Amino acid sequence: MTEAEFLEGYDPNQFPQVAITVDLALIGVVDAKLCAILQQRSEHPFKGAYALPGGFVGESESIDEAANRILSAKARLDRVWLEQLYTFGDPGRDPRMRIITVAHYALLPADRLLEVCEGADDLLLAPIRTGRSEEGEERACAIASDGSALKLAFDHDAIVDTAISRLRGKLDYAPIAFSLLPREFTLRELQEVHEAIVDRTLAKPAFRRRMIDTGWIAPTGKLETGASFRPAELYTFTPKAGE
Amino acid sequence: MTEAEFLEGYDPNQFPQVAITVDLALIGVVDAKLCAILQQRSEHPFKGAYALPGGFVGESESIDEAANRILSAKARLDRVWLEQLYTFGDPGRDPRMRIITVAHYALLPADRLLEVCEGADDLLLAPIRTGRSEEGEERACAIASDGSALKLAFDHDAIVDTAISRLRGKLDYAPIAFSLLPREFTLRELQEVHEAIVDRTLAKPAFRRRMIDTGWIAPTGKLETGASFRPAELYTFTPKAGE
DNA sequence: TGACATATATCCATCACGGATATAACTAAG
DNA sequence: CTTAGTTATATCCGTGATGGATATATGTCA
Repeated sequence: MTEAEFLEGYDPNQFPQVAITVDLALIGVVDAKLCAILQQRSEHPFKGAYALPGGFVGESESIDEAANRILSAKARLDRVWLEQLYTFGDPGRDPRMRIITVAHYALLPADRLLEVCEGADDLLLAPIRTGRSEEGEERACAIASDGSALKLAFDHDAIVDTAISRLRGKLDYAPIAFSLLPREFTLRELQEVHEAIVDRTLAKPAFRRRMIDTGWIAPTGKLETGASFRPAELYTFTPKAGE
Repeated sequence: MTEAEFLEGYDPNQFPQVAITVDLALIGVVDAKLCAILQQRSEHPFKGAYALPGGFVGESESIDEAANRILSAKARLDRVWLEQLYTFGDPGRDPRMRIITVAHYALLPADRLLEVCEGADDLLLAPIRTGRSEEGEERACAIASDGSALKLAFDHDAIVDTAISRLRGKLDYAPIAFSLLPREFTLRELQEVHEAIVDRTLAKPAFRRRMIDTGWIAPTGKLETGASFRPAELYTFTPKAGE
């Protein structure tokens, strides 16, 4: 039997019914705090609860394409860091049926996050509490306006936690913080973003030096405006070849 | 409508037919060379070609459980590092139907790799060439006995490449090299494993110091046997809490 | 014009790291 | 038994990265 003949007689319906989704952790730093976009569910299951934005992977669409499609439905696409995170597929994670989700995370600048949430009634920009190693597991979770932990739909709490861990892990060796800032930024703003991510203060001179000799940034010669003190120089992200 | 009523009327067959598999990159260092276990396919598609071991995820089985099941069918399970790697799901990656695979990688000591391949006729222990940055993309690939690159079935070449990248990336901050060695090992053997992974020689005194003050290893007081020179002390891996 | 807050530059102690060298210890040959 | 040979182990030093403190420059605002 040739491979062509084999495929001719192949019956896909022998497999149990499963579906594939993509869920997005849209992360940013607003007001010196890590935040994520949550969407209130208008339909069952988990109607009324908050979840990460997501959607089903189309029949002839790659997983990357699906992630980009869902992302562009929320935010304009330029200067966005989008990366596959982890795949969650426990049998009971969705009460409808077996649904495997390929979680991604995307990094957006603060203005984009605010703009996105401004426009849509069902979207919430929730701060992330990053459980500072207080006994037991260190888990990141979204917090509600009253300060309590916000229990997300499905297993999306685990996705948020995984996204924060990945973000922290990559911060030092990948140029990802720049996706969270406007095109031009001061070293102070860059440091504030880093501090929000690692959740501790950093030494200013060491941070300056370290950033400058990564080669990731270049001074523009321009100064920030609107400050009530000495304005700092504006820098831009200068990606190396291949990034 | 309550959530219970909603689920009552939910029809899973509205979704296109897809299937979920797990593929495993079983990696080790044999004879100072990075190697992976490949399996020759006995059935269509890609009949006769080599592929990574894998299988379908069961109906009521989590992805982790499936990965462990497939792994234990190949090798005994103790002291194995198994971790999810990346999810591949391009529409055309499998000619039968839409198949999403959650690739994992597992690290096995050399004796285990040899033992596994010894027992099975369809298994091949192939060295991995880790394209030393010679112009263009740096891609790892399996090599055949004649030294040529071995084109694997499906997109498994990409899985192998991703596994090697992950392995290299984690080597310095995660205790993964110990999964590639017997329970007791010398510092020289540990260094040989590291050198095979990063594909370059390392300075011996610096490597010693660095390993010792990671706190990951402890001397046993015993010495290696069988060497025709001064025997080195044997060390063991001492995992910290939570590993 | 001067107080003020921050940016920027400089200095110093510490420490990780690579490299080289010296010493110790075991095997094996004579 | 002695000695050459090979590797393990320990020590030393120069370099560069890092954290912390301090000093100076430069803008805004009263």
